Amino acid sequence: MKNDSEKLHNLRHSLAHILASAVLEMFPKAQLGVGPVIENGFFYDFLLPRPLTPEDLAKIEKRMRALVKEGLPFERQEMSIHEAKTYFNHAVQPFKVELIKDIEKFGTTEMDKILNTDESLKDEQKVSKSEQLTVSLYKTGKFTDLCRGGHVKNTSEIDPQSFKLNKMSGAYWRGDQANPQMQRVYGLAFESKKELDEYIKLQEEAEKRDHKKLGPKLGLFMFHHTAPGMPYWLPKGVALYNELVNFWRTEHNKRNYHEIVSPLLNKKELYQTSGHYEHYWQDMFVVQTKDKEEYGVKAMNCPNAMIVFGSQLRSYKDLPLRLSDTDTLHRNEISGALNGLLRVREFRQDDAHCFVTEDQIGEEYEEIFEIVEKFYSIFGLEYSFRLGTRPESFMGEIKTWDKAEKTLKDILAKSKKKFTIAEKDGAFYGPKVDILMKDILGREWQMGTIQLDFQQPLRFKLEYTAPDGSKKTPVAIHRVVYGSLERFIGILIEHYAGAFPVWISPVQAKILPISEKQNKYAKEVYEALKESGIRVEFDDRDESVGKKIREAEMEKVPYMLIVGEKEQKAKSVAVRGRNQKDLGVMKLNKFVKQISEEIQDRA
RNA sequence: GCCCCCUUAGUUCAGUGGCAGAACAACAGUUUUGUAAACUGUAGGCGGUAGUUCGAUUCUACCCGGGGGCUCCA
Repeated sequence: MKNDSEKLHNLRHSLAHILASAVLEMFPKAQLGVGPVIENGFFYDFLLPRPLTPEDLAKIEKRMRALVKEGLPFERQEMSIHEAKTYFNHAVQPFKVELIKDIEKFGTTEMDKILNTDESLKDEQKVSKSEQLTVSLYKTGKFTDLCRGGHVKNTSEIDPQSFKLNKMSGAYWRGDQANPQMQRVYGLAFESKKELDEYIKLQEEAEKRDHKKLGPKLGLFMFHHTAPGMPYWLPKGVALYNELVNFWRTEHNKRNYHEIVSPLLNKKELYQTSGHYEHYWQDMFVVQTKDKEEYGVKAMNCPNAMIVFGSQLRSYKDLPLRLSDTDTLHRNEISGALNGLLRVREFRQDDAHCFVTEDQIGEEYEEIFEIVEKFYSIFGLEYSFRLGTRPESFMGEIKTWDKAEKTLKDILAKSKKKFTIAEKDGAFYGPKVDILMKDILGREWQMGTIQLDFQQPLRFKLEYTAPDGSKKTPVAIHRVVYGSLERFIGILIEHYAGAFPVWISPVQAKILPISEKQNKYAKEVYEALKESGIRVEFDDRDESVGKKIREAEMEKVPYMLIVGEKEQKAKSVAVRGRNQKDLGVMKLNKFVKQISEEIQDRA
């Protein structure tokens, strides 16, 4: 809520109350969940006797406007915990009673705490816990709700046109599938109608960048109902995909990473050894042979990397040993989680497993952070780090975990990077540092991840010979920088709205002859560019040049080379950049040199 | 997986309980084009399976697929 003014926050919070009030009028037996302020407005969860329809939503919205216009005051009332429980029990609001019980127990209903590295926060929370003896209620008109506060004084402060109920969805009470599913009504709310309209307009603009629409339109990828969640990469998408992989390969070869390719099907036994059988098998695709032997379709690369490390005697002199790969992975994600390229069932990662001694962990992390910075800054992407700590289902000793978590915290602190901590969000074999990014609709996604693993090397009985001749277990660092290539490309499409930098553009230049009379010379231009390794297309269709330009613009081709009679005579090309940028007429070889340099520089 | 919504031509979108329509794309012909859409014509479709009905693309159920949400906490 940092960026939101207190006024806006109060306004939204007040509207959540008004929403609940309107819904209660319509369904007197509705049970109320929570109704917080969110990034663009508010929502409220209800348990209702029947599903809401879009017509209901319109009706509720209308009623809300009427309530706002009534100029109702928000009246605060303090109650002891006991009184409040009685009150809400009487009102048949069991979820509210549950919340009050939480307050009694923890001093807050906040269960998941996203903590800062700042230790002082914890102490403050302890104080608030023990001193919480009463709760506050707020009354607006006929409606009373359990609420910490933060409202407008009177609904007359709200512009009745500045909000809009925009969607509904199912939401489990407290996000837990075991709990009843409630109906969540979302509303947009701003200080004025003007701001609301601007937001809606901006949102519509953002949706035009949606990779799910742009990707197929640009011929990058597609989906087919016979393979849900598994993208088909089309020729143009493959060009881009390969560029990213090539860049990754070049940069990692420089840093002594060694690429491997390993089996896509592995016997159950492999995953039993790694621990994935116990923790992940239900999310894997499984193949059964006619001999009734079970194979898991590869969902992660680490077990195979462990096998490769263990296939030879290793010396401390071999460490760090960095094994990289981009094998195809399959994960049977639940259908509701699939989302274009951002969550798929089949994908590749720019993966690597770095085997190091315990002493090398810090240095290795630092180098990986450098790689991350290099890769993300090339695309001008903004990201943040998040440390995931020991999950509920984990392997190994708590002591080892604590040590590993401390190591990561220290490295992050030392790196002076901003980061958050997500408790219990680590992998089952070790804590991790995730790289997070937002998509065009503001949803946060995990991109790269750097995971510390003390467990799998032990389970695979990996060893190296230390200087004193003793056998030691290496530590594995699992790391991906892009994360999944699929997701990264999805984010890139939205980031650039399809207008990629030249070096990854599927088509870098397109030749547009003015008439068929220039086809011969245009072909020469085409061949010359192709010869120089430039991805080039030749539009020799019998269409007007205006149309060819229009289409090339829509394809977001960085350079359009228009050749007519004049260019043919002068052995030149008229260069047009994206978005009507006129770059003038230049000699063909000059253009080739210029574009080649641009590609080289990854500008 | 669960909740709500959606599924009509290659694409974007109309529409109807009684022969399904447009634009763009495709194809054919005309045109030979100077910086974001030349002209004319041709071809092409109701996701699947049941049910209701004289008759279903339209209504109902289920399935496939897609979208949004299911983390946001008095």
